[in-house]
Amino acid sequence: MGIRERKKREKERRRQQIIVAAKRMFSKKGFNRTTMEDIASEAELSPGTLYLYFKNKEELYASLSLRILQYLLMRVEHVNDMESDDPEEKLSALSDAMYDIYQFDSMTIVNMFHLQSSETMKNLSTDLLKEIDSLFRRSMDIIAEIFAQGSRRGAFRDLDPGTLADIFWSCFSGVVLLATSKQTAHTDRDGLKTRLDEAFDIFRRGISTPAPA
Amino acid sequence: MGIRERKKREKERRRQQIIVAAKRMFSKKGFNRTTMEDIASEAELSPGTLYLYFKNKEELYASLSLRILQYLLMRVEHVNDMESDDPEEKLSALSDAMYDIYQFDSMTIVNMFHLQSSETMKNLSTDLLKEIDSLFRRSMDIIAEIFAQGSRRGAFRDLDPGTLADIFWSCFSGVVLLATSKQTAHTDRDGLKTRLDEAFDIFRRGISTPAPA
Amino acid sequence: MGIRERKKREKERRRQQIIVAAKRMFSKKGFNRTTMEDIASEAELSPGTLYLYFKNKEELYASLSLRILQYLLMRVEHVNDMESDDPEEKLSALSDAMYDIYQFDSMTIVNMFHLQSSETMKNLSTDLLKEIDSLFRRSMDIIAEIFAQGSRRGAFRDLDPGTLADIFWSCFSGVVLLATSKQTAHTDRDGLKTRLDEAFDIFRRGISTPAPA
Amino acid sequence: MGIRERKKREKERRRQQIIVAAKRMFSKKGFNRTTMEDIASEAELSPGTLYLYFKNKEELYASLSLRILQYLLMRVEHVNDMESDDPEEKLSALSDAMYDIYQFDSMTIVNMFHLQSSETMKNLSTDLLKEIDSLFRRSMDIIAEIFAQGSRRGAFRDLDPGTLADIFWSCFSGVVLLATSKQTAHTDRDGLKTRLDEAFDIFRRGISTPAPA
DNA sequence: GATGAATGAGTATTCATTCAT
DNA sequence: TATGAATGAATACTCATTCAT
Repeated sequence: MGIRERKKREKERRRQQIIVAAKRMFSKKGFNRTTMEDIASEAELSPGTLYLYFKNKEELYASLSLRILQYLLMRVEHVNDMESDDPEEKLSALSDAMYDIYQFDSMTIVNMFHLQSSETMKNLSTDLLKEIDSLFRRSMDIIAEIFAQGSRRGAFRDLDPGTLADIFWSCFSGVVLLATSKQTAHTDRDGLKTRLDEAFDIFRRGISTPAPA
Repeated sequence: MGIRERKKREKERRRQQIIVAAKRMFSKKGFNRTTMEDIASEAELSPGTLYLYFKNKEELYASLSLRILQYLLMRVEHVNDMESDDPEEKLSALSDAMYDIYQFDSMTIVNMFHLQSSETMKNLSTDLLKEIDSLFRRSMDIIAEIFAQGSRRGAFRDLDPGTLADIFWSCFSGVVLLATSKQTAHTDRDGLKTRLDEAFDIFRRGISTPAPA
Repeated sequence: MGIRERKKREKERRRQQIIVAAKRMFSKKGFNRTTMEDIASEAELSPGTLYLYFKNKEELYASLSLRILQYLLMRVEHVNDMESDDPEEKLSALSDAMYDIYQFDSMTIVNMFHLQSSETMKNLSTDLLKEIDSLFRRSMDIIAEIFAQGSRRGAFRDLDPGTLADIFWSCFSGVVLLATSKQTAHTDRDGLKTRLDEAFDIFRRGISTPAPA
Repeated sequence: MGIRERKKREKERRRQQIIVAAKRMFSKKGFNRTTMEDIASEAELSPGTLYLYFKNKEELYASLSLRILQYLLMRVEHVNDMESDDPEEKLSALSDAMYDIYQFDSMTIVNMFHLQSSETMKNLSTDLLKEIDSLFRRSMDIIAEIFAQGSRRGAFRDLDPGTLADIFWSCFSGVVLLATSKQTAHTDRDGLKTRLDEAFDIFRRGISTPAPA
């Protein structure tokens, strides 16, 4: 058992080793221009080995999303579990969490937006897709729950929490995308935090009950 | 003159013929999986002909964005030129315009979001990039101007119009992206109009001056 | 007749126009990398027109050789017709002629050496090949005749004149080739004249009757 | 160690396998008309494999020259190392060596002459170019040394040995070229040995000290 | 004759993936 | 498990040549 355990850990370590290398290379050169050989040599492994841990290039790529989605879930769960009764405080914590998520792995999160409807991802195993989907869905459900709480506490207008969760996420992804894009618009990439705060502030006001008389 | 004119028109027609075919194929199979041969045969032309009108596959792809950006610009200009003095009405018209823009060519608009920071687009001529950038920037400036007007009329809180334009666009792209993505979240792709309306409504409330006591 | 004559001249002028443009482009970019379009635009004609004057790219290329072979023939005939009775003087004139021929169109002459056994030239019409062959053969025959004269006058050892002509030509082409090649060996490209003189001098001594006792 | 050694040898064997196939195909169809696929199937390998051993088609082509230049160097070194004191004997051995070199791989040697100033060879790595250049240069230096010895022994007129080496090589390449060319002139391709002997004989006489009284 | 837009065959090269060791 | 040599399918792009005008 001890031995089996050790092997399992060893195996997990390899996986991480590969994932780290993959992230580095994908960040540097993008999906198409990164070769499996690039990743292998970055991970100081041989190309063949990669296939012992990941079905193919796309699964390896998608696995990066997994990590960030796990982080997303953890963070929103954490916010939801906050003891505070103040909806505004929770929303504020949620906003901060979103920025942390971006910081955690900006390249992957941006790619995640891109990937979803992408042609590239045709070869993903249903298992992986399900897992990705499930993680995202659970996170959104929790965000919805946070909004539902706020509504129940009378802080927010009575809107569908699922809708709010979606729009909240849309604000996040839209702002990140615009900031990341090459078209500078009025957004400065370095001012992402400010821009997110501004956007979330407008969102918060937009869903708040009108100023009580 | 007549002959030169006719040739010019003929040439433009060919371009459109190619663009239409390209859009169809890219929509169906995505950028990577669409071959130039696919497009050529869809357009009932030979592969070589494509290169008489577009430098390479990427320029052809990017050219699709041009059309939608031209449409975007036209629509926001139109909203800006509205005679109405009512900021809310203008904002509402702007929101409708955004949805029309999505409808006009949903595949391309989604790709446009993807493209910006993409590795794929390395071979674009600076001219094309500049044109894309310029069109987008002008549109954003006009949107900013609309918000500036609203602020001057006292309808909106005193926020930087550029910021508002960015966030408005972010909402739009974020909602579209989420709706388009395979992860359905709580958004239904077919309910995009509703979802956009909801998002824009929250946005409008968020930037409105608080209900006067 | 006058009109037909004028047309004929006009036609010949076009041919020359094309040949000049072709030579310029082939010199600049080599055979493979020069496109018919390059030549056409250099000649300020359209690509299609080139094919009214030359069967294909290779014939156009080969036609350049024709000019230099005509020049070669003219020069060796001129040497052969010299009134001088002195074989050494004739040989010296012949040597000078060879250098002039190189000067006349160095690019084409070097290519001519290359071309002969080349795969490129598969599409030449038999007529053109025959004409090239005939011009070269006649030139070599005349060179042989010059050596024959020298032998009859007792200036040269009794060697087969055809052989001498071949070896003389070989010296010429070998020296030019080495000088033109990127491997500098001991030959300096700019010292071609000197090197040719040295080579021809050795040749002359080599075929001379031994100094009488 | 044994295993590494074996791998190295195996690798070298593959290289040779490819080179042999390449030579065969290039001989048969020339550079342009030979496809990498041709070579691959001749070598009973897949196209991709070729690129594991050679950077591109041109490097593969140029690599053929390497072998013959190595052989050239070996042969001229051998002549230089001959114990004989007789310059004429050495020159004769050198002449024979040249013919052997031609026999060793006639197609490649002819191409080598063509290649030097060729447009085709734009993608050669500097390393390969340097190696080709170095081998050729060293061979020419040794030939020059042979002539220098002859001069010191009083067998040859006092001429610059480098010059002699160049002219000697020029004779060789010129004769080979003429014999190989399609224009038969007076040279018969099958009589190349005779023609080379005749040419080298003239050369030898041309550089010899005048017949002693 | 002249044009030049259209053609479409032709190919070097890449790289995800496999499998014998 | 790990390797890494070998695979071979897949494709953007070029350009000599044609032909309707």
